[in-house]
Amino acid sequence: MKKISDSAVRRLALYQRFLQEAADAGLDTISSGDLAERGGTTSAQVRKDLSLFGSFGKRGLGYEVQELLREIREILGVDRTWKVALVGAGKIGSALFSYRDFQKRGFRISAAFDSDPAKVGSDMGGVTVRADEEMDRRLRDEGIEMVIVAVPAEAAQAVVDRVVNAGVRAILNFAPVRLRVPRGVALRNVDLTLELEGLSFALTGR
Amino acid sequence: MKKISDSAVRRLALYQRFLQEAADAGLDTISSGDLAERGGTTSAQVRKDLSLFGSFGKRGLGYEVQELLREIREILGVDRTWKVALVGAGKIGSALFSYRDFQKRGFRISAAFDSDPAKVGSDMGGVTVRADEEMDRRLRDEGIEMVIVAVPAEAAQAVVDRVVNAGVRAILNFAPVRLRVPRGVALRNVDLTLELEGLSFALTGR
DNA sequence: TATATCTTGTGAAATCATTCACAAGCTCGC
DNA sequence: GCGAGCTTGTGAATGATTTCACAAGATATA
Repeated sequence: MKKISDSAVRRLALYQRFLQEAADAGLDTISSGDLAERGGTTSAQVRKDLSLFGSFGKRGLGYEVQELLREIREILGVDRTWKVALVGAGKIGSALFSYRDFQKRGFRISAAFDSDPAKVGSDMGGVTVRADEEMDRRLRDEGIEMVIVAVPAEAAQAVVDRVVNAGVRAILNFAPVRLRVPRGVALRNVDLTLELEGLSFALTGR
Repeated sequence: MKKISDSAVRRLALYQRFLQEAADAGLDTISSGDLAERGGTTSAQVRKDLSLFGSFGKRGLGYEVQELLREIREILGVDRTWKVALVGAGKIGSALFSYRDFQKRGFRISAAFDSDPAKVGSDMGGVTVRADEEMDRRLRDEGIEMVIVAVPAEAAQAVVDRVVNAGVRAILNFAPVRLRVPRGVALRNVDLTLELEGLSFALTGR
């Protein structure tokens, strides 16, 4: 399979969202132009993105909403539930834990870990925060597939090494550090300060 | 001034972080290769990025850490403090509010707003949550320059319209929607579900 | 069936971003 | 002061992504 760019995947996930909206609004078909407008891109871009995976439309008509939605969900792998664990039950961590959209989109956070004894044992919406030491074993035992890392920057690399070692192949990192992961492990960073600095540049570099 | 790509700005912000580390470690000079290694890029990329703004190094030697740090901070506009407001004091919002790195990097959240009467009036680390209705006036009066939007998706566009109308030119959006802003307003999205879906794709599209 | 009108799918062209490769500048040791 | 050894800054080459542009398929209407 050819290489799919990161931005193409992002757009695909966006189209999925728009298709969901269109489906909720009861639309039967949608054109690449419609999708483009909502996503702030062009119709050619939409068609090119989709063409990476097949041809799903009907010339002259557009795309059948339900069908394209199904296809994209399958492509993205979101036609199923993923088992996610949270490492770091601080402010950000617990906010993420109760983020409704994750659940709604099929990402179920079924385990949480923290090294702070004060937090261990506490209940977060049905999930008990476990001690750091139990992490490696539980990740395996519970068949966790993705991990959200919300620990301080200094602790992040060590956590990631252990998590990868426990067989996890996808990591969403909130710590403001560049993490090293072996080839074959997917890593995404959410770097909040970096985003604000980007805005700062936009306001400055007039 | 030529157009600077988004990814170049991101990398610049990263270099800044590494330079800070190098400075803390007491290093005097650093080479493009050093910076590249820490940032997971190449030395040519580093030099190209920097060359967009001038030439800061000494051939044969590398870059003077303090000097380059100063330059990059100036380029990014982080050699000052920014006045930031938070709209939406829910779980994510309050987690962001107490995110220490923002403060440390010069982003001072000096106002917070929410439409929930139960939250209005409550104190968040010295800042009182104000009613939604007071937002427009206070944004202006307090000279807010950036706004972090952490409201539900349905409410986000309306908030953004008002915020832009109040003169704010930079927005960091956490709501999972594509927002429309007029030209000249900088917008960054942190779309958490999108990130997990990206990971899902990586695990699926084997 | 023929015509007018849409909209897709996709090579080709254009644009944008990264990597290469090397001349030129700087330092150090002798 | 000269040669050896680094490392920058940058055109040129390559690679990736986006946009263009249009043939071809589909529908609707008469």
